[in-house]
Amino acid sequence: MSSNLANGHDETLSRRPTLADIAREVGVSTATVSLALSGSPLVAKQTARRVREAARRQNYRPHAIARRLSTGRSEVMSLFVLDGKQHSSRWLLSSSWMFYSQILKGLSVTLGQHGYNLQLCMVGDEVRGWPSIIVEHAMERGTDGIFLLLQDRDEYSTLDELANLSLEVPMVTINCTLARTVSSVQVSNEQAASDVVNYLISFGHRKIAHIAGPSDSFNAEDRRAGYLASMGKAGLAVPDGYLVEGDWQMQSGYQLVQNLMALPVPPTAIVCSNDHMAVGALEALRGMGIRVPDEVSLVGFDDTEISSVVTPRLTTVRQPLEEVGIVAANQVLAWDRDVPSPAQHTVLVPSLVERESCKRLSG
Amino acid sequence: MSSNLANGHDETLSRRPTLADIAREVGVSTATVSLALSGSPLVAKQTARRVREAARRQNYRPHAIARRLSTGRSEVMSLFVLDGKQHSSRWLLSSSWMFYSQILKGLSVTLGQHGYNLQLCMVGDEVRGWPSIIVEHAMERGTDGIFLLLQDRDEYSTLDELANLSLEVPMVTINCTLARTVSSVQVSNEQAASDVVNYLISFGHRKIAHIAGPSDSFNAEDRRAGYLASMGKAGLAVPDGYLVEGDWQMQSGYQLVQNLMALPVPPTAIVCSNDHMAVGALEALRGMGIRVPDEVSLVGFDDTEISSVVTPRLTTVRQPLEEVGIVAANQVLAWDRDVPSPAQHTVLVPSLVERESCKRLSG
DNA sequence: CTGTTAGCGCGTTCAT
DNA sequence: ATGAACGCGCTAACAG
Repeated sequence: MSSNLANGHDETLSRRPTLADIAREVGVSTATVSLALSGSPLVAKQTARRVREAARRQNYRPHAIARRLSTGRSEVMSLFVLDGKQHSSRWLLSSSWMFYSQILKGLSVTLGQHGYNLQLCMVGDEVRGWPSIIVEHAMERGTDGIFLLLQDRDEYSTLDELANLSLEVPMVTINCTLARTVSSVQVSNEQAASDVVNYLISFGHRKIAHIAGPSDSFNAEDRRAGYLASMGKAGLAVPDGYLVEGDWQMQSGYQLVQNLMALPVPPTAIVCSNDHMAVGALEALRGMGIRVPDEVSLVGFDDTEISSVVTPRLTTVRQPLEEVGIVAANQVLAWDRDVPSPAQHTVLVPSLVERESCKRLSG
Repeated sequence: MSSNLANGHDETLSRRPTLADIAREVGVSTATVSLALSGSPLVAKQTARRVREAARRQNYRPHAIARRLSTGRSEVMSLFVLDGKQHSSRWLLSSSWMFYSQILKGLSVTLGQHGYNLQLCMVGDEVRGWPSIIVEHAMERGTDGIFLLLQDRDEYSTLDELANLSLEVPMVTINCTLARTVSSVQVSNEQAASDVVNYLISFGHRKIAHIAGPSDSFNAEDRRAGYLASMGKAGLAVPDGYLVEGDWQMQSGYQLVQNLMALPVPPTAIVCSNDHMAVGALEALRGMGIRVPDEVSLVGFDDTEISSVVTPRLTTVRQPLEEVGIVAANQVLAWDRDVPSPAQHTVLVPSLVERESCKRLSG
C-alpha cells in the first residue's frame, strides 16, 4: 500500500532498482537474485518466490545493456538496405517496397521469436563507402548478425572489401550472391524468366520480346539471362530490337513497347522485367489500338498490386519474399549457435501467376 | 611489417584489442586513449597522433555496448508498428506499406544523422499485450526513444496503461493522438476529407456520398468526420445510405458503390476513404455502364500508385508522410537533449492531387 | 596535459 | 543453496 507507485520500495530513490536493491530487500546476494530471476533450479523455491515478489514490488527490470556487456551478445541483428546509386526517390518506388516489406516481415518475426531485435539501416546514395559503415557496426559489436539487402551491382572493390574482411559476425546477402564465402538467400529470377518464356512458347508464341530492367540491377540481369536461355534452348531467334532495356518505370515501358511494335516483325508476346513497365506497355498498346491479349500477350514481374488492377489483369511472377526473410534469419541464427558454419546459398523458386494478359496463339 | 594481419600487435591474442591494449603500446593510460580517440582538445597533439596510429595498427574499434553502459545512452530508438487486430495478412497490404515506408525513411535518415540506430519492431495480432512489450523495451533501457505507429483504435485500457506509465523515455505516437500527455505527429485526415468535399461542392456537386473505412481505424474515422463536417457546414443533407462503411479492400468498394447507385437519389460524387475502394468503385461503375467522371465524380485517398494507373486516373489525397517521420524524429531528439520537454502535437496538412476522376457538374 | 580510480549493472565462477 | 568477488570495456571525476 505504498503511495509511491513508481517505486514500491520506500526510499527516496529516483534511480532505477538494480539487482543489488532487490537483493537488499530480500536479504540475499545479487548472485542469488540473478539466478532466481532467470529461473535457475539452483535456487530454493522459497527464495525464488520471495525474490520474484520483491522484483515485482520494486518494479525491477534488468538492464539490457549491462546484460549485453556481460554476456557478450548484443541481442541485435542488423538489416542494411542498400538503395543503390539511383535517384534517392528510389525509396519511394512502390515496387521496391513491396519487395522490402515482405522480407522485413519475415526477418522481423523470425528474429523476434528468438529474442533478437532488428535494426534497420537504410543506406542511400548519399552515403559514400557503405561497406565501412557495415564494418564499423560489426566491429563495434553492436550487432550479432548482418543482413545485406542489395538491389544493384556495385563496384567490385567494395564487394571484395566486405567479403574478404572477416567480420566475425554472421552475414547473409539477400537478393544476390556477393561471394562464395558469404551466405546468401535469393529467388531464382533467372528460372522465373525462363519459365515465363516457356509458358509463352507453350501458348504457341515464337516472336517473344523482352523489356529488361537496368543492367546494373541484379534482378534485371537474371531475368534477362533467363529470357535468353529459354529462347536459345527453344531455338528461337532474338532479332535485333527484341531485347530492350527500361528503367523500371511505367513511362519506359510505355515508350519501349512502341519501338517494339514498330519493328519489321513485331513480337506477339512481351516479357517485361517488372509490372510497372508492363502496365506502361499495356497503356501504350491500348493507345495504339492493339488489343491485349488478343494481339499481343504481356507478362509482368513481381505480382505488384497494380498487376491485378489494370485491364486486363496482368499475368506476372510472384516471389516468396517473406520466406526469403525467414530463411535468411534462420541462417544467421544457425551461425550464431555453433560458430563459423560454412556459407550457405539458398535459392527459392518463384511462381507464375496466371491472369488475363496472355493468350494462346491461334493458328 | 607484422605477419599477423588480424592483429598488428604481436601477441597471441585472438580477442579484440581494447583501450588497455592500445594504451599499453603507446605507454599512456586508457583514459588518455579514450580522450584522444574521441578527439578531445585536452590531449597533446603529439600524443593523440601516436594513439591514433596505434589504434589503427591494432585495428581497434570501440566496443559499442561498453560505451553505452558507461554513458547510459543506448544509441538506439525504436519504432513499434502496431498492426492492429486485423488479419495478419494486413502487413501485406500495399496501402499499409506505402504508408510505413515513407515514414520509415524519414525516421531512419533523420535519426541516422544524429548517431542513432533505428530498431524496428513489428507487433502483429498474434502478440497479446503489446503495451507490455513496449514498456519492457523502455524499462530495460534498450532504447532512448519510442515511436508508436498506430493504425487502429484499441482498447482504452491498453492506451491508458501506456499513457499513464511514465517511461522516462521520450515517446511519440504517429498517426494518432493517444493522450494529451503523449507527443504525437499526424496528418489531418479530417481536414483532408473536408477539403475534398468542398472541392466537389465547388464543382457543383450536392449529392455527395462517402465510402468510409473500418470504424476502428483512426484515419477512417477522421475522414468520415471531415466528410460530415463539410457536408453539414454546406447545409447539404446526408441521406440514408449515403454513408457506408467498407474494409479498405477493392472488393468492398466494388460492392458498396452498387448500393449507392441503387439508391432512390443516387449521388453524383463519391468520396472513398482510400484508393483501393475507389478503384473497386471505379470498376463497378464501369461494369454498370456509368461513366467516370462524366456521370459520377470519384475521389480516393492516399495517392497510392494504383491511383495513377487506372483509367481515368484518380483524383486523390497525398499525405506528407516522410515529413511525418522527420518531425517525429526531431521531437524525440529534442526531448533527449533537454529532458522532459512538454508533449508536442504536430498536425501536418495533406494535399489534394487533382487528376481525372472529378468533373464539374454541368447545369 | 595525463594518470588513477571508481563505477555502469549484470553474469559467472569458486568457495562455503 | 547461497555469498563474495571478479570481469566485461569504457567514460568520467578528480588528482597530480
